Amino acid sequence: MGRNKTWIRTDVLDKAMRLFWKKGYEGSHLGELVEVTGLNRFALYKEFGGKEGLYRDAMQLYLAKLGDISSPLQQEPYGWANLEEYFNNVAGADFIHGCFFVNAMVEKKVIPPPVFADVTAFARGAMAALKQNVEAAQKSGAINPDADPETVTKFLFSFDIGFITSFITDHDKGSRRKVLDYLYSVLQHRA
Amino acid sequence: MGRNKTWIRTDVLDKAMRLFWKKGYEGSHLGELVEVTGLNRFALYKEFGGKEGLYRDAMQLYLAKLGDISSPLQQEPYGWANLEEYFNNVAGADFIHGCFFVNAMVEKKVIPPPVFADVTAFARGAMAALKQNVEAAQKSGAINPDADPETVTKFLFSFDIGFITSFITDHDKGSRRKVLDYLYSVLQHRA
DNA sequence: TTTATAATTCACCTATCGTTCTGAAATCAA
DNA sequence: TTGATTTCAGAACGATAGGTGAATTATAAA
Repeated sequence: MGRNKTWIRTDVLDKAMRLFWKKGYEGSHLGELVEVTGLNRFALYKEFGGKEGLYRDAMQLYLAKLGDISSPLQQEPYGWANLEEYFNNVAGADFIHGCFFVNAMVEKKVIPPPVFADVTAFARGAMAALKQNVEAAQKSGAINPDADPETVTKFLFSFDIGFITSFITDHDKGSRRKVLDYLYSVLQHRA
Repeated sequence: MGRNKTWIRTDVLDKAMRLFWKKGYEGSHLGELVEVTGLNRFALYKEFGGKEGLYRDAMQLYLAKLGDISSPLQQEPYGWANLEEYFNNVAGADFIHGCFFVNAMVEKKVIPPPVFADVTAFARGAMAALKQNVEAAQKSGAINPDADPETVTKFLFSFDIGFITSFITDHDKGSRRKVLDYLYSVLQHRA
């Protein structure tokens, strides 16, 4: 009974995510959010509890999508092939406005603290996922076994987020491939 | 003749820069800017022409400081030693809120367009500075001469901005050294 | 001192922010 | 239909944003 909703939750969340991604938290005004989502103000508050709640849920959706991109890192057996597959996914994905997750890190002092906590927790998980594959790649000899796995992981993580961020100004997809190939070439261990 | 100023331009700019750095453009409200700089609203408009002008000048100051950090890249002879010196500078510098320059890239759609233009111009300059040293390092054989210098440069640039951004959540200075040492070890060419 | 000048203070705009409320429109059981 | 219920559209809210003006205070030359 009662009137039907004119919107679908996942669609709304996806559109809100893209605006927050592009403009950041303070840069995304409620009027714009209403405009792009098609969701009226009333429903926005009833469904998400306001801008903060919408941002939180939009970030959750994004982190889930990032989880898809990084799913190769969870495949067994762990190792070099997973790392390559993951970075290939990254180079192929749409990151015109950088990585929403990295953008949120940059907005640390502006976004709702609980969301920042979610973001750091995700970062820890991503690092762990990278690390288990680094360690396996070292065992197989693909990556130099003498290197400290934690260090290699942090190195890859740094490259990863910088690589994606560079897409904001550099839209040359061909060069991304070359950069990745170079990464692979320098990482791979020759005895 | 007339009353004396109670502030010094460079001090004001430095304080404004730190707030913009921490909170971003929209996240830095005029009230806070007045508070942290000690500059009254009236003078802020007379001197900088408003928030936009203050942001522009603060960014210029920051880019100049970045120029100091990257000054090793301008030393002759170009080559590997310059690259090491530069990255060592980066690891030692204060980047608690990431790199203001990278943060501005992330805020692309929010900051005044002329400032974004300055930022991209600076990025091109930084890439060129890296590249001339990469090419020299390849000539000397420190970096694999077979690699495409443009690609190596983009690789280093990606690592660079990701490395600095990672400082937002990771404050372990010891591990930075290890990551850099690992970078050096994988880049250095062995015949 | 006096006086012209420049910087400060702070009250005051207008616009817009995020949020809430109200009345009309749509839906379905009875 | 009717009536209970739910959503919708947009007006209205208080708070605060960025930006401005008028009166006050400090300074230094005359």
